[in-house]
Amino acid sequence: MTERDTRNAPRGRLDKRQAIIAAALRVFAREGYGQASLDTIAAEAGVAKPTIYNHLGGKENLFRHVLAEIAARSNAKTLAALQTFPTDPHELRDHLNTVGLRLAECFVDEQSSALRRLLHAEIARFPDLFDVVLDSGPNQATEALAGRLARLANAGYLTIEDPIRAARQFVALLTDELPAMTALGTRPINPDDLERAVTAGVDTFLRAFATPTDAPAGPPAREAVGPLPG
Amino acid sequence: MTERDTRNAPRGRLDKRQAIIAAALRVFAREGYGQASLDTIAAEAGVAKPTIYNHLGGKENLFRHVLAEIAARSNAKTLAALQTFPTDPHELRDHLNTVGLRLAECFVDEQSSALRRLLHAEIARFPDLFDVVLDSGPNQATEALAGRLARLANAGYLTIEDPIRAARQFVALLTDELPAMTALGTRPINPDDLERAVTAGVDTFLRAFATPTDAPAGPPAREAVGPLPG
DNA sequence: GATAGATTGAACTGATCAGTTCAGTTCGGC
DNA sequence: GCCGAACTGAACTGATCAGTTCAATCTATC
Repeated sequence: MTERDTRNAPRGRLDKRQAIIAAALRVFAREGYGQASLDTIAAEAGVAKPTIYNHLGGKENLFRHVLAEIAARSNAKTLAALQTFPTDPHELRDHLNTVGLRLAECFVDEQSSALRRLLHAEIARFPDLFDVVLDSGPNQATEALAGRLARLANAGYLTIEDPIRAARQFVALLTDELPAMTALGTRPINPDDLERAVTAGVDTFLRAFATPTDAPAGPPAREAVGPLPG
Repeated sequence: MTERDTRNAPRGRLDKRQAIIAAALRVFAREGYGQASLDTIAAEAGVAKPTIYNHLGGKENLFRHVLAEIAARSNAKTLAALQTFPTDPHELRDHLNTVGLRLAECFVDEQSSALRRLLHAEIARFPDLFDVVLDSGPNQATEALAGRLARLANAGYLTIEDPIRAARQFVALLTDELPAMTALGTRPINPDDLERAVTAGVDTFLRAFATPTDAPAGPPAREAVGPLPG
């Protein structure tokens, strides 16, 4: 961490640990936990096998570190994408399409896809990892998204009783086509197709949750629990 | 445990193949492809290891047969569940809740969940299996569901431009909470929770796709809205 | 330039497992 | 009641791999 760059020396002792985790991430994602060999990981990290044991105990421990690492990274990306969520409901549909596209890009991201595959594959061997990843990722994102949706609902532009549920459904509608289109994240997706999938999701979301309004900023027509008293 | 007696009937040579596939399904689902051992499968099938090679070439071939088997079985269940889809729109919401519950039950079914986990786990090793399973399962179900939705749309009870998309979104809304609630299918789900998830999905689906009616609390008049397209 | 600690390569152990072989057993059909 | 095909059990091969050991080497720092 405090080392300086040693480009010329392949055996510099700088962040071996980072290199190991990065290589392990690639190899695990490519071959799965069971088939991934520590020799392969060591070779791909440009590191001797004992160094892996020095830095991270063994294969199992390495796997846990790798998953925690991807989960944290994916979560950060997703939360960053949510920063662009509209608070100004002007051109709400366009804004939702924009933020939806960013969320969908996070979803089809190579590392996110690898994380999902590894979780599915190894949940039988590592049952605890599921909750770890869930709490460090999707749950936080859903919370954040729910908060943004609730603001729009409070302002009368959406009609939402349960913001958490709406947030989950928003993501579900955005992403429901993506696994099939990307072969569970193993095939790149055409940007046009991604955008089409997103607008389809946003369209249905707005059908369900947009407050029917002919006048801008009109009060909710039905059973909204907005700030506006009936 | 699979045999009834070791002297009289254990070596019937008829359904060895079935026993092998059934055992392989359990073992693969439990341990994954890489960690599953042919010795374990043979033992659990009550069969000698060479018999596996006689009937089904090797581990890889066995795996393909197993996945095709689960996919076909899951698909049959799902299509059967769709048989209960309402054509009579009387009490549409209740009917959708009922059929939605059956679909969700198919989704959280132990074998369906195992199929999803195995697909995610092994798609890198068996890229072709994804399309096989997709075509033999979800795609057929989506087509069937889309047809049913289109009939309701034609009759004026739903407003749907793209029935395929609506069918996909229906399923997405029904199932979006289930992976988290069942830990990717490794934990049983409380039937009440399942029902709650389904009604939440149906609720949003109807918000998005139900044709707005003039009478707020009742279904459309029986004969008033015929098969006229909107 | 000397020292201490990190790193390396290479070899080794012990275990697991896919796939094969084969001599003997069992069963259905004739 | 016999024949041939399916099945069995057990042992074997060859390969892979996690984890360990150790002497030699590198690097930073003083």
